[in-house]
Amino acid sequence: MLSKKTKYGIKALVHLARQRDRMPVQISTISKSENISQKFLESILLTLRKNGLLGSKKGKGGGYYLLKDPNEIPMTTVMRLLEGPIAMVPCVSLNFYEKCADCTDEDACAVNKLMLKVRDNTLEIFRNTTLADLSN
Amino acid sequence: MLSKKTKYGIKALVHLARQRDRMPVQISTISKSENISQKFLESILLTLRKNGLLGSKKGKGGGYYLLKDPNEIPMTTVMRLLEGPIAMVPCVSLNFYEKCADCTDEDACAVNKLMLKVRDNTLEIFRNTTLADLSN
DNA sequence: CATTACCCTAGTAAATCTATAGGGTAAAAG
DNA sequence: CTTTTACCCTATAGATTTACTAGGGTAATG
Repeated sequence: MLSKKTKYGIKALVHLARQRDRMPVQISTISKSENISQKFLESILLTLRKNGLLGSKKGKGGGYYLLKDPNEIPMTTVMRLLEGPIAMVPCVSLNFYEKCADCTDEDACAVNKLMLKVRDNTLEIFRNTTLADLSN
Repeated sequence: MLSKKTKYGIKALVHLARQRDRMPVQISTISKSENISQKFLESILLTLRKNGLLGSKKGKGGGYYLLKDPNEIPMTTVMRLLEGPIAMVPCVSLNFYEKCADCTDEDACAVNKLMLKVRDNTLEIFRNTTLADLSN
């Protein structure tokens, strides 16, 4: 299951991408428009900013804005930031690899084999989908 | 993340599929061979039996066995049984559909759009992979 | 200098996961 | 018919994660 954090994060990013100018948008605006708890959204936008996706401006007329062109933000980046590993098991994860405790031979493992296929496919989709693609 | 339940369930099913004859295999045998807690495995095999994938035999020489040919068991069946929905969000689920509370227009929702692609792809893999494919 | 709006930490209720405990019961072997 | 084997079933509990909420602090603008 996709966490609400990721879901809300994507919605917020798309909201910012749909902005024609690059003017800052207030948290409260996004919160109302997308039906997201303001405080929760605050923490999500904060992690997006800390990880270089968003910039922010304080004081009157402040808010959050995208740092890059939506075309240059693939969903792999967004998903890894918000949701973590794309793979369903750590033993097929590229960025979060971990060996299974119970598995003696990874190459002979059916779960590994199956989930590798799923990961490859999902990764391909996330790689080829940018924030811009989702904003139309 | 894939739950341990699903992971163990797949491993157990593959173990049974690899059996050349259709003789019952004891829980304890699978448990040791696959490094799975016996009691936990018991409950997993029970749900697989209740849902028509496995048969069981009591008493000496008893155990669990596949009811169908591994070729005729697609992973969609296994995944839905053990893991539940294949989709990452309920609003794109075929068998477990639910409307999002926060979403006003599903067709305009970026999360919906993205996760629909992922689901279609993942589903295709699970449909085209049978237990037999994983057992070689 | 007051207001706006982001910044940050901590905590918590609820749900889910991953088992474990503790037996009960049917069937086969001898 | 009795013993053993091995499945059957319910309840519960610790650990972890999720989805927030509380409660303020701080920087920047007008």
